[in-house]
Amino acid sequence: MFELLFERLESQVKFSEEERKIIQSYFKSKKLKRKQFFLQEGEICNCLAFIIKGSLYSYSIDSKGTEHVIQFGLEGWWIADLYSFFTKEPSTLNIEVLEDCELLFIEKINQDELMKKIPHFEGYYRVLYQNAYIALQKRIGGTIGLSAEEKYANLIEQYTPLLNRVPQHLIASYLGITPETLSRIRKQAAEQH
Amino acid sequence: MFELLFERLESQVKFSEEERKIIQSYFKSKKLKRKQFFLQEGEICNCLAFIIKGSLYSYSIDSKGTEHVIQFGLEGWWIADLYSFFTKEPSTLNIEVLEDCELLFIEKINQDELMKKIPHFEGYYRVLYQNAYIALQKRIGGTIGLSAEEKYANLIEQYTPLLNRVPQHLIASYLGITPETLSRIRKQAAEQH
DNA sequence: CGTTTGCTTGAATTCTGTCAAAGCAGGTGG
DNA sequence: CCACCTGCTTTGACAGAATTCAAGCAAACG
Repeated sequence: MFELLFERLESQVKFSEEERKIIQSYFKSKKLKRKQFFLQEGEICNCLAFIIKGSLYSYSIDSKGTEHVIQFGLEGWWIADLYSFFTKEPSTLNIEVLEDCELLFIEKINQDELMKKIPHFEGYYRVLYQNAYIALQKRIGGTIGLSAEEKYANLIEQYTPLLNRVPQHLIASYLGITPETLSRIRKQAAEQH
Repeated sequence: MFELLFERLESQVKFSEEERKIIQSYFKSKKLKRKQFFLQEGEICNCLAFIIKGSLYSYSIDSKGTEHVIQFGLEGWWIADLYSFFTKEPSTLNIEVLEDCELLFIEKINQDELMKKIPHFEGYYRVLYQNAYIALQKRIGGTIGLSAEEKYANLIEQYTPLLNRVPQHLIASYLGITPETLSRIRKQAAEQH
């Protein structure tokens, strides 16, 4: 249950056996089925979730009612609305289950306590956010200002695993194009080989 | 010289007088003039810069030779290519001075040492990256999948100060549209009032 | 004063979105 | 086991949006 979590934690920071026990005690687990929500718009995001199994995605809904996919989450990734988590303001995001999930989650209060108790846990989070930031910056570089075709090419390069597990219309939304455009791009690409 | 830095540091974490002295000793200062580079493509980004005065912007150049603005930096902000900074791989970004600058910078080795010496300095970075991450996510939400007009409207809402200090063609690049399109949008908007 | 830099404008072209329809699984219940 | 949904993808025709290319203009600069 905790193997994957510690594998990820310890790729950055080492913990003693005792510390691991403490860390474990702060996490709870939860299973969610396809179409269920981990978070709904208007709620306050009280926990960070670590994905053990399955997949989720977060999205916002704009004033015209269009969904915009913000992020996908697969095994080994964290997912949450960080903005709501830190500010305690109601979330503008929805986080929905794509494939039946097993999650470990930690509540804000417990996270704060845990960081006090085990200071280098904070170090892990620092690195985590650093990497998350870098990844987002890459995403921006790989989408903003590019044609639909280029965006898709970039996505293939970086996140091929996604393509097999995520419906195309969500990929399209993630790239900021319509499902129709994505379908046509794929057709073109296929014809060229 | 260090007032602004400590103001920002201490909005998150408090330091003792002694700690402040130590922190100061790890930073060096540098002045740069308009058009100079803080970092050029191909170099390894060895330092994080904190902007005391002036402004900079970072951009990448794609295979067609088009510039894409990734980030602007104003007083009180940090700027660097984090990817290169942490991996020590050559940067794909350029960071150029827009308005004559005064910077405080810290080298990677010193940063690591400083975090060991003053553990809650790491806490500051954690919060910094959290916020940076949230800001980037907002940026994605405010650009991907929206029309040029909507993107610009979002930018005005969030970063009005930028508009007065940054040339329009850089704003356009930041939004992922052409300068011509931006010009036309502004004209339209002006006509409506 | 001439040069550079940035902004605007217009016309033609290309790309992308919209709308509507049809095809194609996979899943469900009869 | 088949018929029927339902959700997702594909296709086509068209309208609208954004880019490209070219030219002109104004302010800033050496």
